Amino acid sequence: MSSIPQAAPEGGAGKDFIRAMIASDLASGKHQSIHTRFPPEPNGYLHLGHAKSICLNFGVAGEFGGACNLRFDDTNPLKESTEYVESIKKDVRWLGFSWGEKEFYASDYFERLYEFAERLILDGKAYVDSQSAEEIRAARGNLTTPGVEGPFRSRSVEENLDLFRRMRAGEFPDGAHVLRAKIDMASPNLVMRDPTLYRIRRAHHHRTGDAWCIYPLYDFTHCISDSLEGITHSLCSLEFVNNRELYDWVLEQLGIFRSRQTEFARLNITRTVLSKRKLIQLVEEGHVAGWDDPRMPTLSGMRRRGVPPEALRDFCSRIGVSRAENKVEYGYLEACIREHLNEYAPRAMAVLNPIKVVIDNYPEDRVEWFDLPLAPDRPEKGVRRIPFSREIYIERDDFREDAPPKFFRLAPGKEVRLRCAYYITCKEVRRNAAGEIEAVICSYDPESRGGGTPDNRKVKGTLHWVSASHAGKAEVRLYDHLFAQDDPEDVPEGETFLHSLNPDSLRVVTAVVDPSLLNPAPGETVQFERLGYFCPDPDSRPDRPVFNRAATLKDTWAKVEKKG
RNA sequence: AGGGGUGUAGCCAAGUUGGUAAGGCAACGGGUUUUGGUCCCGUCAUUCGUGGGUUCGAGUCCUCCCGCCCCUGCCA
Repeated sequence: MSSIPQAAPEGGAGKDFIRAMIASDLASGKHQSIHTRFPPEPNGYLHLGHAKSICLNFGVAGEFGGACNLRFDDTNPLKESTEYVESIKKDVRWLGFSWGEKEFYASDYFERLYEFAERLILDGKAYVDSQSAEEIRAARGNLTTPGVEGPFRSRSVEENLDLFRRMRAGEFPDGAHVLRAKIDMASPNLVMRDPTLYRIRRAHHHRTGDAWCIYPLYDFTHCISDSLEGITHSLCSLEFVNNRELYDWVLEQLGIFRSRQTEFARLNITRTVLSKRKLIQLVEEGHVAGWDDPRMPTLSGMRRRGVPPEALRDFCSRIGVSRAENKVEYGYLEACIREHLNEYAPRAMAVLNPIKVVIDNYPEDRVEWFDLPLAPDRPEKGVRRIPFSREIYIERDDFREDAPPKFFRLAPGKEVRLRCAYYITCKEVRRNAAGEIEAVICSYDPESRGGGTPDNRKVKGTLHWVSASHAGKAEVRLYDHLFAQDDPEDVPEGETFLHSLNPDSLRVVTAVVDPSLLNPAPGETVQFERLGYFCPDPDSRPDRPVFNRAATLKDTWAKVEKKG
């Protein structure tokens, strides 16, 4: 069950087809209550695509007063591990959902699954095939030609039962036999051409250990697991439509509770990849630092980057659910992240690329403390006390010796406001022997204390700043898209998706920060005014924080300047 | 090529029984602003993949064609 009371979909949008279906099933009395499940295979880390499914399954259960199970689809011991189980649980919890006691494992059903398989054999609906994998593949036919029935298809029930029991008992080597459903080798739906139900696999399972040497396959396991758990609505992605016929067939033959599978389009996002294979490759080949690298579309990566779970939930709700293939612009996700952070991230000041400003008419030994509102639109949220002194740092980009038109920031002869502090006017530029700018010399207007003047004089620019003598240092990791093009899969002949990896997806700078930022609260994303949202990284040390940039602020000036 | 799925603006997406195209993101214009942020106002589909048909009336019904996606694991 969802711990989050979900409101109706945003924007006055109508219900998606799944919610409409559930509402109608409830209204018609087809179901008294609904039951969903989120069924990951523990063979990798959860990513944005899973978030869509999690929000759907848990969300729908919460909205309609039903329940949602967390079920691990762990039928392939070769690929699965408890490391993944643990990370999945952590990520689902982080996203904001709880499953209470409803944590299940397909592997817990192995015994029951086995019994169901024997029942199929007894009913003449399944048989042991002793062909090799290659022979089976060849006999399956292809898209246009029907398959042909193999020599073992007509084995007697007794022989099948005996063989299957001996498969379980470990009498045969891997690959010697498989159990197949006896359906229709000529079906136009390839899934129905006598699908494999069990294979012999001597592998250590992360939960059942070595208790089994045969393991059931997805098509046999999933529908039965759903049925046993009383899942009313089994929601999965579109690539399983072909499997629905088999899903229904198994439950029909067994005469057990009929769960219903409904498919929806999986999530695709520009500028990233979401396939498990590619994600693994990024990690294993060292293109990123790990599964939780802030550039990764994994939930653990997002978390480390400073993306709030609320923003992810909002995103999933706003993109909706349909059956049409989609590719959502990454910018939509960013918009959701900014929207949430704008409201909740406390403000602070840091300078990423500092240039020194000396205020020559400000007393050398004076220090003043100014109040920076933590939330400009909600004064009741309080302030951050910021020290101010004669020498400060401002952003290098905020000063130009030859200011272009519409440049509202600091330039020779120009007056600007230092946020919450004073108006300053640029007098001159001090250079070192090499001719590089060493400092910008300014004067301040003592009457402008706090950032306003008695004569109500307007300045167009307001700059963030950090007092030089009080400044701390912080490592700041500036992230950009992992891929340089919208669709990383769209690649020249002979290239792979790595072709468009963005070489500048990570830039590390040493920033000067307000002293209040020296030991930030873990996990709390803050806004560096005029720059973006930044989240302390676990790599932080006392007095030497490391920040990850979760998102930039919109930058209208960049647009204006680009246009000329 | 056989089966299945799907096509509404740059992107996501509503559109219950046919009645004259929601909303969000982006973009663009303007106002407010001690963040060139936020906020506010305005603009942004004579048209729903294409052609034909039924109808007083079609995104919604019928039909032809076209595009894209999925399926030939002892993966899920």
